Amino acid sequence: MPYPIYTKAMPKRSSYHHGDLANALLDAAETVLQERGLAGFTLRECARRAGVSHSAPKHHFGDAQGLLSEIAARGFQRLTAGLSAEIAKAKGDLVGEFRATSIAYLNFAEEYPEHFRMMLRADLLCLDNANLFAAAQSTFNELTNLILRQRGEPEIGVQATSTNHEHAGNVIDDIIIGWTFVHGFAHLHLEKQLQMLGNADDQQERLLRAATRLSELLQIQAHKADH
Amino acid sequence: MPYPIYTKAMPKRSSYHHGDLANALLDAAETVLQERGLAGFTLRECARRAGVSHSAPKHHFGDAQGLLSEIAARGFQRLTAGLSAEIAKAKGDLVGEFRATSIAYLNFAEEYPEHFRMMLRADLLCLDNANLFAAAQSTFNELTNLILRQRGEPEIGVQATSTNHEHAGNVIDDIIIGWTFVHGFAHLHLEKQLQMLGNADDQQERLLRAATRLSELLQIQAHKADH
DNA sequence: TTCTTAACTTTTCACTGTCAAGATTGACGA
DNA sequence: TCGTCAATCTTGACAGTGAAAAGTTAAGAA
Repeated sequence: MPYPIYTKAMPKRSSYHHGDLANALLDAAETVLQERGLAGFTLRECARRAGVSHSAPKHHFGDAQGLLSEIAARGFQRLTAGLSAEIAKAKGDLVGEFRATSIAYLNFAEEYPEHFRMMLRADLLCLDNANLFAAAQSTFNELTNLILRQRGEPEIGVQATSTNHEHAGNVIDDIIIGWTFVHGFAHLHLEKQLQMLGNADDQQERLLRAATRLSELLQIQAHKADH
Repeated sequence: MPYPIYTKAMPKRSSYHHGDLANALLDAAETVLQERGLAGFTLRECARRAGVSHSAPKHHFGDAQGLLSEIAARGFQRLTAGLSAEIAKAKGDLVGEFRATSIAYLNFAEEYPEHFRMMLRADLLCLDNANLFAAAQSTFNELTNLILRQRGEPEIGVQATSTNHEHAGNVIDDIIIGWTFVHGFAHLHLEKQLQMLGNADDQQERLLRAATRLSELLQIQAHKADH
């Protein structure tokens, strides 16, 4: 892995204390992640961009794991926002909602590939981090409610879903099927495994067709369970 | 990321030339990957274990990307073998085959977590590598044929599937749905995202139930398309 | 025998995270 | 107003890293 070109130190600050270093580091870290990728991500480069010494980040985040966990939280927040925005546009149209979700998830992975990679690396993150946990939960919520609507069931909280799932029939199964589909496609696409299927020009098209089909399957089955 | 304890150099070889360094490095690299993880993987440690200087690997693999690509190929070979072995046990039982595949895929991710992580990192690998490409293709083949059987269609080669997919109706859609399910679950589980669903004790059980359901959906739909 | 080339070593360089010790500062109580 | 104290940030050192360049060794072809 060839080392990238490094940024020069920022002009010296007037005051000794930065004032808002934590946020400055978070912003810097997101830029580094996007520009240099996860493999090229270093704490020292983040510090350099924030205009502080290489050891300054330690006081705020401990180590890279701490910093990355916060950025992962931001990532999940952004993902959730993207999902709900696209779902809102298709509100009421069940197949449309499922298609919109699939595309929004894929778009996030394409727009923030290095965030996406990092967000799904349990070994690089501190999953106990409250911000991260809450943000990931909100994404999960969005997907759960999507599936509940597909099944024509009232939206319920995650807690309810996960705790009394004995009474929820096969809701959990459908949540898993929907979630793994949306995530699996984005992941396999990002890591270039879907090239196996042929030219990659029309991956969006391909995703849409599969999403349509899966949405129909879920609705059919839900309807069957009615009687 | 704390640095691990390092192995001492191997006892000096009698001859200047190693004789089979390429393979020795591959073996060493797999061990390093398993012991230290992807984040702790270094070329120098591989060289140390193979008993050669830290620059020796360059001659055989160029850089880490070259070495990892070969190991990724081994990984896909192992995964394919695991899938086909489990499928063979359930031969004839369609739901059973799909369940077996899901479990086998998950088992691979659990048994070789760092391989799995590395195999799905387009930025760390050289996807042009012939061994890697062929091995990944063989895994894809296994999954494709599984879906074709689910649909009650004759097994065909990947090339045929991907080129004249206009004539294949929604085969591609089902392949994608099946593949993303199996992969998505394993990935989300490995990266601890499924904890959202509650206690992780019975993840295998959860996977089996969802797999059963999806298999049934795929078969129902295939049957519907018959008339 | 000599030439050539592949396989491997050595050295050096710029960079990394971690750690310990020191400098600077603002806030708060006396 | 003054001290002191804890939080914030800097400095310097250490062991380890990948890459590149130059040197060494062995083996096989001419």
